[in-house]
Amino acid sequence: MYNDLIPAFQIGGIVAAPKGNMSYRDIKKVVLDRIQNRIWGPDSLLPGEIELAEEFSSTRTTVNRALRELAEEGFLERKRKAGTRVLHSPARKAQFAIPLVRDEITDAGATYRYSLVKREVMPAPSWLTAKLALKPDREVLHLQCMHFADNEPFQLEKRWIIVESVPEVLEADFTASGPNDWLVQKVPFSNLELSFFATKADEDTAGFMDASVGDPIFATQRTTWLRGEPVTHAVLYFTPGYKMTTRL
Amino acid sequence: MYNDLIPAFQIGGIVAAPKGNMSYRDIKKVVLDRIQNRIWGPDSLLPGEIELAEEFSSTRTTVNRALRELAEEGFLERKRKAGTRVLHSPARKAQFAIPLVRDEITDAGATYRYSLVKREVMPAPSWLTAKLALKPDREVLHLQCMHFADNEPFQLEKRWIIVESVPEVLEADFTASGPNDWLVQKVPFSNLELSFFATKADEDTAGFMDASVGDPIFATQRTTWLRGEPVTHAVLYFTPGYKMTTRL
DNA sequence: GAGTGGTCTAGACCACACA
DNA sequence: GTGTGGTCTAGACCACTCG
Repeated sequence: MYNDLIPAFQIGGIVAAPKGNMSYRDIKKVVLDRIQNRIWGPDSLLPGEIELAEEFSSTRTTVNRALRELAEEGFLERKRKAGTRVLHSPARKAQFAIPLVRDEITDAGATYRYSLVKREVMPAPSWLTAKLALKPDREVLHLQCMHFADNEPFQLEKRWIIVESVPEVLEADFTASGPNDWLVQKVPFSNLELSFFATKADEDTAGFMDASVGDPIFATQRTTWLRGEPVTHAVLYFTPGYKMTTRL
Repeated sequence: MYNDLIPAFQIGGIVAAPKGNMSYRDIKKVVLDRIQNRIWGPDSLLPGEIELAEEFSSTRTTVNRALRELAEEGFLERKRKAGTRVLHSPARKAQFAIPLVRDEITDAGATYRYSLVKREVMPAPSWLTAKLALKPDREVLHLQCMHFADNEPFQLEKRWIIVESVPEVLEADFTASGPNDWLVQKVPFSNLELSFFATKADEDTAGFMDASVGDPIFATQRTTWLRGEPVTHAVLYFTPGYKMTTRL
Protein backbone atom coordinates (compact mmCIF):
# COMPACT_ATOMS: atom_id res chain seq x y z
CA MET A 1 0.00 0.00 0.00
CA TYR A 2 2.80 2.40 0.74
CA ASN A 3 5.04 1.07 -1.94
CA ASP A 4 4.64 4.06 -4.17
CA LEU A 5 5.62 6.38 -1.39
CA ILE A 6 9.06 5.14 -0.43
CA PRO A 7 9.69 2.12 -2.57
CA ALA A 8 13.33 1.66 -1.75
CA PHE A 9 12.99 1.70 2.00
CA GLN A 10 9.85 -0.35 2.37
CA ILE A 11 10.11 -3.82 3.81
CA GLY A 12 6.91 -5.61 4.62
CA GLY A 13 5.08 -2.41 5.49
CA ILE A 14 7.69 -1.34 8.00
CA VAL A 15 10.10 1.39 7.24
CA ALA A 16 13.65 0.17 7.33
CA ALA A 17 16.86 2.02 6.76
CA PRO A 18 18.75 0.90 3.67
CA LYS A 19 22.29 -0.29 3.92
CA GLY A 20 24.04 2.36 1.87
CA ASN A 21 24.49 5.96 2.88
CA MET A 22 21.41 8.10 2.87
CA SER A 23 21.04 11.69 1.82
CA TYR A 24 19.24 14.17 4.07
CA ARG A 25 16.29 13.84 1.70
CA ASP A 26 16.16 10.11 2.23
CA ILE A 27 16.29 10.59 5.96
CA LYS A 28 13.47 13.12 5.80
CA LYS A 29 11.33 10.64 3.90
CA VAL A 30 11.95 7.82 6.35
CA VAL A 31 11.35 10.00 9.39
CA LEU A 32 8.19 11.51 7.90
CA ASP A 33 6.90 8.08 7.04
CA ARG A 34 7.52 6.88 10.56
CA ILE A 35 5.61 9.84 11.90
CA GLN A 36 2.71 9.29 9.54
CA ASN A 37 2.57 5.60 10.35
CA ARG A 38 2.64 6.31 14.07
CA ILE A 39 5.91 4.47 14.57
CA TRP A 40 6.83 7.71 16.22
CA GLY A 41 3.41 8.82 17.41
CA PRO A 42 2.28 12.29 18.47
CA ASP A 43 4.26 13.76 21.37
CA SER A 44 6.81 10.97 21.28
CA LEU A 45 10.50 11.66 21.62
CA LEU A 46 12.79 10.81 18.75
CA PRO A 47 16.21 9.28 19.30
CA GLY A 48 19.05 11.79 19.48
CA GLU A 49 20.85 12.93 16.39
CA ILE A 50 23.89 10.79 17.09
CA GLU A 51 21.82 7.65 17.49
CA LEU A 52 19.91 8.36 14.28
CA ALA A 53 23.14 9.08 12.46
CA GLU A 54 24.33 5.61 13.41
CA GLU A 55 21.11 3.96 12.34
CA PHE A 56 21.26 5.67 8.97
CA SER A 57 25.00 5.19 8.76
CA SER A 58 25.28 8.90 8.21
CA THR A 59 26.65 11.82 10.19
CA ARG A 60 25.06 14.08 12.71
CA THR A 61 25.32 17.01 10.31
CA THR A 62 23.17 15.25 7.74
CA VAL A 63 20.61 14.03 10.27
CA ASN A 64 20.53 17.52 11.68
CA ARG A 65 19.57 19.02 8.37
CA ALA A 66 16.81 16.49 7.83
CA LEU A 67 15.30 17.07 11.27
CA ARG A 68 15.74 20.81 11.07
CA GLU A 69 13.80 20.98 7.85
CA LEU A 70 11.04 18.74 9.16
CA ALA A 71 10.77 21.07 12.14
CA GLU A 72 10.56 24.09 9.84
CA GLU A 73 7.80 22.34 7.97
CA GLY A 74 5.85 21.98 11.17
CA PHE A 75 6.13 18.28 11.93
CA LEU A 76 8.65 18.32 14.74
CA GLU A 77 9.55 20.46 17.67
CA ARG A 78 13.18 20.65 18.65
CA LYS A 79 14.66 21.90 21.89
CA ARG A 80 18.14 21.76 23.23
CA LYS A 81 18.51 19.30 26.01
CA ALA A 82 14.85 18.25 25.68
CA GLY A 83 15.33 16.59 22.32
CA THR A 84 13.11 16.26 19.25
CA ARG A 85 9.40 15.62 19.61
CA VAL A 86 6.64 14.80 17.17
CA LEU A 87 4.11 17.61 17.20
CA HIS A 88 0.68 16.57 18.34
CA SER A 89 -1.27 18.34 15.66
CA PRO A 90 0.93 18.86 12.66
CA ALA A 91 1.10 22.66 12.63
CA ARG A 92 1.43 22.70 8.92
CA LYS A 93 2.23 25.97 7.32
CA ALA A 94 0.72 27.16 4.11
CA GLN A 95 2.98 29.11 1.84
CA PHE A 96 1.76 31.57 -0.73
CA ALA A 97 3.81 33.33 -3.24
CA ILE A 98 2.99 37.02 -3.37
CA PRO A 99 3.27 37.73 -7.05
CA LEU A 100 2.85 40.97 -8.85
CA VAL A 101 -0.60 41.13 -10.41
CA ARG A 102 0.96 41.23 -13.83
CA ASP A 103 2.84 38.00 -13.19
CA GLU A 104 -0.24 36.35 -11.78
CA ILE A 105 -2.13 37.16 -14.96
CA THR A 106 0.53 36.40 -17.53
CA ASP A 107 1.51 33.20 -15.72
CA ALA A 108 -2.08 32.07 -16.22
CA GLY A 109 -1.63 32.62 -19.93
CA ALA A 110 -3.81 35.71 -20.16
CA THR A 111 -2.98 39.12 -21.53
CA TYR A 112 -2.36 41.80 -18.98
CA ARG A 113 -3.63 45.34 -19.29
CA TYR A 114 -3.28 48.17 -16.83
CA SER A 115 -5.24 51.35 -16.42
CA LEU A 116 -4.88 54.28 -14.06
CA VAL A 117 -8.27 55.32 -12.78
CA LYS A 118 -7.50 58.06 -10.33
CA ARG A 119 -4.53 60.00 -9.02
CA GLU A 120 -4.77 62.46 -6.20
CA VAL A 121 -2.45 64.11 -3.71
CA MET A 122 -4.31 64.58 -0.48
CA PRO A 123 -3.90 64.75 3.28
CA ALA A 124 -3.90 61.29 4.83
CA PRO A 125 -7.44 60.21 5.68
CA SER A 126 -7.93 59.78 9.39
CA TRP A 127 -8.34 55.99 9.25
CA LEU A 128 -4.98 55.73 7.51
CA THR A 129 -3.32 58.06 9.97
CA ALA A 130 -4.61 55.88 12.75
CA LYS A 131 -3.77 52.57 11.09
CA LEU A 132 -0.20 53.50 10.28
CA ALA A 133 0.34 55.67 13.33
CA LEU A 134 1.26 58.59 11.11
CA LYS A 135 2.05 62.01 12.44
CA PRO A 136 -0.93 64.31 11.87
CA ASP A 137 -1.52 65.91 8.50
CA ARG A 138 0.85 63.82 6.42
CA GLU A 139 0.47 64.08 2.71
CA VAL A 140 -0.33 60.95 0.73
CA LEU A 141 -0.59 60.08 -2.92
CA HIS A 142 -3.79 58.17 -3.53
CA LEU A 143 -4.10 56.00 -6.61
CA GLN A 144 -6.78 53.78 -8.04
CA CYS A 145 -5.86 51.34 -10.77
CA MET A 146 -7.51 48.56 -12.70
CA HIS A 147 -5.76 45.39 -13.76
CA PHE A 148 -7.32 43.42 -16.61
CA ALA A 149 -6.83 39.83 -17.71
CA ASP A 150 -7.74 39.32 -21.35
CA ASN A 151 -9.62 42.60 -21.10
CA GLU A 152 -11.80 41.29 -18.31
CA PRO A 153 -11.60 43.22 -15.05
CA PHE A 154 -9.39 41.24 -12.69
CA GLN A 155 -8.39 43.47 -9.83
CA LEU A 156 -9.12 46.94 -8.53
CA GLU A 157 -6.26 48.45 -6.60
CA LYS A 158 -6.66 51.29 -4.14
CA ARG A 159 -3.35 52.52 -2.86
CA TRP A 160 -2.04 55.19 -0.57
CA ILE A 161 1.62 56.14 -0.59
CA ILE A 162 3.15 58.20 2.18
CA VAL A 163 4.84 61.05 0.35
CA GLU A 164 7.22 61.81 3.17
CA SER A 165 8.63 58.29 3.01
CA VAL A 166 9.24 58.34 -0.76
CA PRO A 167 9.10 61.93 -2.01
CA GLU A 168 10.14 60.91 -5.54
CA VAL A 169 6.78 59.24 -5.94
CA LEU A 170 5.23 62.58 -6.87
CA GLU A 171 7.39 62.67 -10.01
CA ALA A 172 6.57 59.12 -11.06
CA ASP A 173 4.29 58.47 -13.98
CA PHE A 174 1.67 55.84 -13.27
CA THR A 175 -0.31 56.11 -16.49
CA ALA A 176 1.51 53.28 -18.23
CA SER A 177 2.42 50.93 -15.40
CA GLY A 178 1.25 50.48 -11.87
CA PRO A 179 2.61 51.78 -8.59
CA ASN A 180 3.51 48.28 -7.49
CA ASP A 181 6.04 47.99 -10.30
CA TRP A 182 7.48 51.35 -9.40
CA LEU A 183 7.67 50.62 -5.70
CA VAL A 184 9.33 47.25 -6.23
CA GLN A 185 11.97 48.94 -8.35
CA LYS A 186 12.46 51.96 -6.18
CA VAL A 187 11.92 50.99 -2.59
CA PRO A 188 13.65 48.12 -0.93
CA PHE A 189 10.89 46.83 1.27
CA SER A 190 11.64 45.56 4.70
CA ASN A 191 8.42 44.69 6.41
CA LEU A 192 4.96 43.64 5.32
CA GLU A 193 1.56 42.98 6.80
CA LEU A 194 -0.86 41.00 4.72
CA SER A 195 -4.57 40.41 5.31
CA PHE A 196 -7.32 38.53 3.53
CA PHE A 197 -10.98 39.24 3.96
CA ALA A 198 -14.36 39.34 2.26
CA THR A 199 -16.30 42.47 1.49
CA LYS A 200 -19.13 43.37 -0.80
CA ALA A 201 -19.06 45.41 -3.94
CA ASP A 202 -20.20 48.96 -3.45
CA GLU A 203 -21.45 51.00 -6.40
CA ASP A 204 -18.01 52.30 -7.19
CA THR A 205 -16.34 48.89 -7.14
CA ALA A 206 -19.14 47.18 -9.01
CA GLY A 207 -18.78 49.77 -11.71
CA PHE A 208 -15.15 48.88 -12.32
CA MET A 209 -15.45 45.14 -11.91
CA ASP A 210 -17.94 43.13 -13.87
CA ALA A 211 -20.08 42.92 -10.78
CA SER A 212 -23.38 43.86 -9.21
CA VAL A 213 -23.68 45.93 -6.08
CA GLY A 214 -23.63 43.57 -3.12
CA ASP A 215 -21.60 40.84 -4.78
CA PRO A 216 -19.12 39.21 -2.41
CA ILE A 217 -15.59 40.32 -3.18
CA PHE A 218 -12.39 38.67 -2.06
CA ALA A 219 -9.87 41.28 -1.05
CA THR A 220 -6.36 41.50 0.28
CA GLN A 221 -4.74 44.31 2.13
CA ARG A 222 -1.02 45.01 2.25
CA THR A 223 0.85 47.46 4.37
CA THR A 224 4.56 47.97 3.82
CA TRP A 225 7.15 49.55 6.04
CA LEU A 226 10.72 50.45 5.30
CA ARG A 227 12.89 50.30 8.39
CA GLY A 228 9.96 51.10 10.63
CA GLU A 229 8.56 53.89 8.46
CA PRO A 230 5.23 53.22 6.77
CA VAL A 231 5.58 53.46 3.01
CA THR A 232 2.34 52.34 1.44
CA HIS A 233 -1.00 50.78 2.13
CA ALA A 234 -2.98 49.00 -0.57
CA VAL A 235 -6.28 47.22 -0.81
CA LEU A 236 -6.74 44.87 -3.73
CA TYR A 237 -10.27 43.88 -4.73
CA PHE A 238 -10.54 40.79 -6.88
CA THR A 239 -13.12 40.00 -9.46
CA PRO A 240 -16.15 38.11 -8.11
CA GLY A 241 -15.55 34.38 -7.95
CA TYR A 242 -11.80 34.73 -7.48
CA LYS A 243 -10.31 31.94 -5.42
CA MET A 244 -6.81 31.83 -4.04
CA THR A 245 -5.44 28.31 -3.91
CA THR A 246 -2.37 26.56 -2.65
CA ARG A 247 -1.24 22.98 -2.26
CA LEU A 248 1.09 21.43 0.24
CA MET B 1 19.53 56.05 8.88
CA TYR B 2 20.15 52.35 8.75
CA ASN B 3 21.93 52.20 12.05
CA ASP B 4 19.18 50.43 13.88
CA LEU B 5 19.09 47.67 11.31
CA ILE B 6 22.57 46.27 11.39
CA PRO B 7 24.46 48.37 13.87
CA ALA B 8 27.58 46.26 14.06
CA PHE B 9 28.25 46.06 10.36
CA GLN B 10 27.43 49.60 9.41
CA ILE B 11 30.23 51.91 8.41
CA GLY B 12 29.26 55.26 7.00
CA GLY B 13 26.15 53.89 5.34
CA ILE B 14 27.95 51.15 3.51
CA VAL B 15 27.75 47.59 4.62
CA ALA B 16 31.13 46.25 5.57
CA ALA B 17 32.10 42.84 6.76
CA PRO B 18 33.39 42.77 10.32
CA LYS B 19 36.76 41.37 11.13
CA GLY B 20 35.79 38.44 13.30
CA ASN B 21 34.06 35.33 12.11
CA MET B 22 30.46 35.65 11.09
CA SER B 23 27.62 33.26 11.65
CA TYR B 24 25.34 32.31 8.79
CA ARG B 25 22.78 34.68 10.31
CA ASP B 26 25.21 37.55 10.15
CA ILE B 27 25.97 36.74 6.56
CA LYS B 28 22.27 36.66 5.76
CA LYS B 29 21.82 40.09 7.27
CA VAL B 30 24.70 41.59 5.35
CA VAL B 31 23.65 40.04 2.06
CA LEU B 32 20.03 41.07 2.54
CA ASP B 33 21.07 44.59 3.37
CA ARG B 34 23.21 44.78 0.26
CA ILE B 35 20.25 43.62 -1.79
CA GLN B 36 17.91 46.13 -0.21
CA ASN B 37 20.38 48.94 -0.67
CA ARG B 38 20.93 48.01 -4.29
CA ILE B 39 24.60 47.28 -3.78
CA TRP B 40 23.61 44.06 -5.45
CA GLY B 41 20.72 45.30 -7.55
CA PRO B 42 17.95 43.31 -9.19
CA ASP B 43 19.17 40.65 -11.62
CA SER B 44 22.77 41.12 -10.63
CA LEU B 45 25.09 38.21 -10.09
CA LEU B 46 26.57 37.65 -6.66
CA PRO B 47 30.15 36.56 -6.17
CA GLY B 48 30.65 32.82 -5.87
CA GLU B 49 30.45 31.07 -2.54
CA ILE B 50 34.19 30.69 -2.24
CA GLU B 51 34.79 34.35 -2.85
CA LEU B 52 32.15 35.34 -0.31
CA ALA B 53 33.55 32.90 2.20
CA GLU B 54 36.88 34.66 1.91
CA GLU B 55 35.34 38.09 2.30
CA PHE B 56 33.48 37.02 5.41
CA SER B 57 36.44 34.99 6.60
CA SER B 58 34.13 32.05 6.84
CA THR B 59 33.76 28.76 5.02
CA ARG B 60 31.82 27.84 1.94
CA THR B 61 29.49 25.66 4.04
CA THR B 62 28.42 28.63 6.13
CA VAL B 63 27.99 30.95 3.18
CA ASN B 64 26.06 28.22 1.45
CA ARG B 65 23.55 28.01 4.26
CA ALA B 66 23.04 31.76 4.31
CA LEU B 67 22.47 31.96 0.57
CA ARG B 68 20.32 28.84 0.49
CA GLU B 69 17.98 30.27 3.10
CA LEU B 70 17.76 33.62 1.35
CA ALA B 71 16.84 31.74 -1.80
CA GLU B 72 14.13 29.79 0.06
CA GLU B 73 12.79 33.08 1.34
CA GLY B 74 12.44 34.31 -2.21
CA PHE B 75 15.22 36.87 -2.51
CA LEU B 76 17.73 34.95 -4.59
CA GLU B 77 17.76 32.47 -7.39
CA ARG B 78 20.52 29.92 -7.42
CA LYS B 79 21.63 27.72 -10.29
CA ARG B 80 24.59 25.49 -10.68
CA LYS B 81 27.14 26.86 -13.04
CA ALA B 82 25.07 30.02 -13.53
CA GLY B 83 25.62 31.28 -9.99
CA THR B 84 23.43 33.24 -7.59
CA ARG B 85 21.25 36.08 -8.82
CA VAL B 86 19.14 38.71 -7.08
CA LEU B 87 15.54 38.20 -8.02
CA HIS B 88 14.04 41.09 -9.90
CA SER B 89 10.80 41.25 -7.98
CA PRO B 90 11.26 39.77 -4.57
CA ALA B 91 8.97 36.75 -4.82
CA ARG B 92 8.22 36.90 -1.19
CA LYS B 93 6.30 34.09 0.32
CA ALA B 94 3.63 34.49 2.92
CA GLN B 95 3.42 31.80 5.52
CA PHE B 96 0.28 30.96 7.41
CA ALA B 97 -0.06 28.50 10.17
CA ILE B 98 -3.05 26.24 9.71
CA PRO B 99 -4.30 25.91 13.23
CA LEU B 100 -7.20 23.90 14.53
CA VAL B 101 -10.16 26.20 15.09
CA ARG B 102 -10.00 25.49 18.76
CA ASP B 103 -6.41 26.63 18.97
CA GLU B 104 -7.17 29.72 16.95
CA ILE B 105 -9.88 30.67 19.42
CA THR B 106 -8.14 29.79 22.67
CA ASP B 107 -4.90 31.38 21.50
CA ALA B 108 -6.87 34.60 21.13
CA GLY B 109 -7.87 34.27 24.76
CA ALA B 110 -11.49 33.39 24.09
CA THR B 111 -13.48 30.43 25.30
CA TYR B 112 -14.10 27.72 22.76
CA ARG B 113 -17.40 25.91 22.39
CA TYR B 114 -18.32 23.29 19.84
CA SER B 115 -21.68 22.11 18.63
CA LEU B 116 -22.70 19.43 16.17
CA VAL B 117 -25.46 20.72 13.93
CA LYS B 118 -26.03 17.88 11.53
CA ARG B 119 -24.80 14.36 10.87
CA GLU B 120 -25.82 12.37 7.85
CA VAL B 121 -24.56 9.38 5.93
CA MET B 122 -25.33 9.90 2.27
CA PRO B 123 -24.17 9.10 -1.22
CA ALA B 124 -21.53 11.55 -2.37
CA PRO B 125 -23.14 14.56 -4.02
CA SER B 126 -22.24 14.83 -7.65
CA TRP B 127 -20.13 17.99 -7.26
CA LEU B 128 -18.01 16.18 -4.69
CA THR B 129 -17.67 13.10 -6.84
CA ALA B 130 -16.45 15.30 -9.63
CA LYS B 131 -14.16 17.44 -7.50
CA LEU B 132 -12.40 14.50 -5.86
CA ALA B 133 -12.62 12.18 -8.86
CA LEU B 134 -14.45 9.61 -6.77
CA LYS B 135 -15.75 6.39 -8.17
CA PRO B 136 -19.51 6.63 -8.64
CA ASP B 137 -21.88 6.14 -5.72
CA ARG B 138 -19.37 6.42 -2.90
CA GLU B 139 -20.77 6.85 0.56
CA VAL B 140 -19.85 9.94 2.53
CA LEU B 141 -20.43 11.14 6.07
CA HIS B 142 -21.65 14.70 5.98
CA LEU B 143 -21.27 16.86 9.06
CA GLN B 144 -22.14 20.42 9.92
CA CYS B 145 -20.62 21.95 13.02
CA MET B 146 -20.50 25.31 14.72
CA HIS B 147 -17.49 26.70 16.51
CA PHE B 148 -18.07 29.48 19.02
CA ALA B 149 -15.69 31.98 20.57
CA ASP B 150 -16.97 33.33 23.85
CA ASN B 151 -20.37 32.05 22.80
CA GLU B 152 -20.34 34.17 19.67
CA PRO B 153 -20.58 32.24 16.41
CA PHE B 154 -17.10 32.06 14.94
CA GLN B 155 -17.09 29.44 12.24
CA LEU B 156 -19.51 27.16 10.45
CA GLU B 157 -17.92 23.97 9.22
CA LYS B 158 -19.41 21.84 6.48
CA ARG B 159 -17.48 18.64 6.00
CA TRP B 160 -17.68 15.54 3.88
CA ILE B 161 -15.66 12.46 4.80
CA ILE B 162 -15.18 9.62 2.34
CA VAL B 163 -16.30 6.56 4.25
CA GLU B 164 -14.34 4.17 2.12
CA SER B 165 -11.10 5.93 2.99
CA VAL B 166 -11.70 5.89 6.76
CA PRO B 167 -14.45 3.38 7.59
CA GLU B 168 -13.98 3.86 11.34
CA VAL B 169 -15.41 7.32 11.01
CA LEU B 170 -18.92 5.89 11.16
CA GLU B 171 -18.27 4.75 14.73
CA ALA B 172 -16.83 8.06 15.87
CA ASP B 173 -18.81 10.32 18.13
CA PHE B 174 -18.81 13.92 17.01
CA THR B 175 -21.23 15.35 19.53
CA ALA B 176 -18.56 16.47 21.96
CA SER B 177 -15.64 17.37 19.74
CA GLY B 178 -15.26 18.13 16.08
CA PRO B 179 -14.26 15.92 13.17
CA ASN B 180 -11.08 17.88 12.69
CA ASP B 181 -9.79 16.75 16.08
CA TRP B 182 -10.70 13.18 15.27
CA LEU B 183 -9.11 13.24 11.84
CA VAL B 184 -5.89 14.77 13.10
CA GLN B 185 -5.63 12.00 15.65
CA LYS B 186 -6.65 9.19 13.41
CA VAL B 187 -5.46 9.91 9.93
CA PRO B 188 -1.92 10.83 9.11
CA PHE B 189 -2.50 13.38 6.43
CA SER B 190 -0.29 13.47 3.44
CA ASN B 191 -1.60 16.01 1.01
CA LEU B 192 -3.66 19.14 1.23
CA GLU B 193 -5.27 21.69 -1.02
CA LEU B 194 -6.26 24.97 0.52
CA SER B 195 -8.38 27.74 -0.99
CA PHE B 196 -9.62 31.12 0.17
CA PHE B 197 -12.56 32.92 -1.28
CA ALA B 198 -15.48 35.21 -0.54
CA THR B 199 -19.10 34.18 -0.65
CA LYS B 200 -22.31 35.55 0.72
CA ALA B 201 -24.42 34.29 3.55
CA ASP B 202 -27.42 32.30 2.43
CA GLU B 203 -30.40 31.87 4.73
CA ASP B 204 -28.97 28.74 6.27
CA THR B 205 -25.56 30.21 7.00
CA ALA B 206 -26.96 33.51 8.20
CA GLY B 207 -29.09 31.61 10.67
CA PHE B 208 -26.07 29.99 12.29
CA MET B 209 -23.77 32.95 12.19
CA ASP B 210 -24.77 36.28 13.61
CA ALA B 211 -25.34 37.51 10.07
CA SER B 212 -27.89 38.79 7.61
CA VAL B 213 -28.62 37.11 4.33
CA GLY B 214 -26.28 38.55 1.74
CA ASP B 215 -23.49 39.49 4.15
CA PRO B 216 -20.04 38.87 2.69
CA ILE B 217 -18.44 35.81 4.26
CA PHE B 218 -14.79 34.88 4.19
CA ALA B 219 -14.42 31.17 3.62
CA THR B 220 -11.70 28.60 3.27
CA GLN B 221 -11.86 25.24 1.63
CA ARG B 222 -9.62 22.30 2.45
CA THR B 223 -9.30 19.02 0.67
CA THR B 224 -7.14 16.29 2.13
CA TRP B 225 -5.72 13.20 0.52
CA LEU B 226 -3.94 10.27 2.09
CA ARG B 227 -1.49 8.63 -0.26
CA GLY B 228 -3.49 9.70 -3.27
CA GLU B 229 -6.89 8.73 -1.84
CA PRO B 230 -9.27 11.59 -1.03
CA VAL B 231 -10.17 11.56 2.64
CA THR B 232 -12.16 14.65 3.40
CA HIS B 233 -13.38 17.92 2.00
CA ALA B 234 -14.35 20.82 4.24
CA VAL B 235 -15.62 24.33 3.77
CA LEU B 236 -15.20 26.70 6.67
CA TYR B 237 -17.36 29.84 6.80
CA PHE B 238 -16.10 32.56 9.08
CA THR B 239 -18.12 35.08 10.97
CA PRO B 240 -18.69 38.34 9.04
CA GLY B 241 -15.83 40.75 9.44
CA TYR B 242 -13.24 38.02 9.93
CA LYS B 243 -9.82 38.97 8.64
CA MET B 244 -6.89 36.63 8.24
CA THR B 245 -3.61 38.38 8.84
CA THR B 246 0.06 37.60 8.65
CA ARG B 247 3.28 39.54 8.92
CA LEU B 248 6.60 38.94 7.32
C1' DG C 1 34.67 20.64 -20.65
C1' DA C 2 34.56 23.50 -16.89
C1' DG C 3 32.54 26.23 -13.31
C1' DT C 4 29.07 26.71 -9.97
C1' DG C 5 26.19 25.23 -6.39
C1' DG C 6 24.58 20.70 -3.80
C1' DT C 7 25.78 17.73 -0.45
C1' DC C 8 28.41 14.67 2.68
C1' DT C 9 32.03 13.81 6.20
C1' DA C 10 34.46 14.00 10.65
C1' DG C 11 35.31 16.55 14.16
C1' DA C 12 34.84 20.38 17.32
C1' DC C 13 32.99 23.89 20.38
C1' DC C 14 29.06 26.36 22.03
C1' DA C 15 24.37 27.58 24.06
C1' DC C 16 20.54 26.55 26.02
C1' DA C 17 17.34 24.13 29.14
C1' DC C 18 16.48 20.87 32.38
C1' DA C 19 17.51 18.47 36.80
C1' DG D 1 26.21 20.07 35.93
C1' DT D 2 25.03 17.69 31.88
C1' DG D 3 22.84 16.33 27.68
C1' DT D 4 20.78 17.87 23.61
C1' DG D 5 20.54 20.47 19.55
C1' DG D 6 22.93 24.68 17.05
C1' DT D 7 26.58 25.85 14.44
C1' DC D 8 31.24 26.18 12.39
C1' DT D 9 35.32 24.23 9.99
C1' DA D 10 38.10 22.10 6.33
C1' DG D 11 38.00 19.26 2.94
C1' DA D 12 36.02 16.33 -0.56
C1' DC D 13 33.20 14.55 -4.30
C1' DC D 14 29.20 15.05 -7.12
C1' DA D 15 25.56 16.99 -10.36
C1' DC D 16 23.85 20.11 -13.03
C1' DT D 17 24.16 23.37 -16.74
C1' DC D 18 26.23 26.63 -19.57
C1' DG D 19 29.13 27.56 -23.38
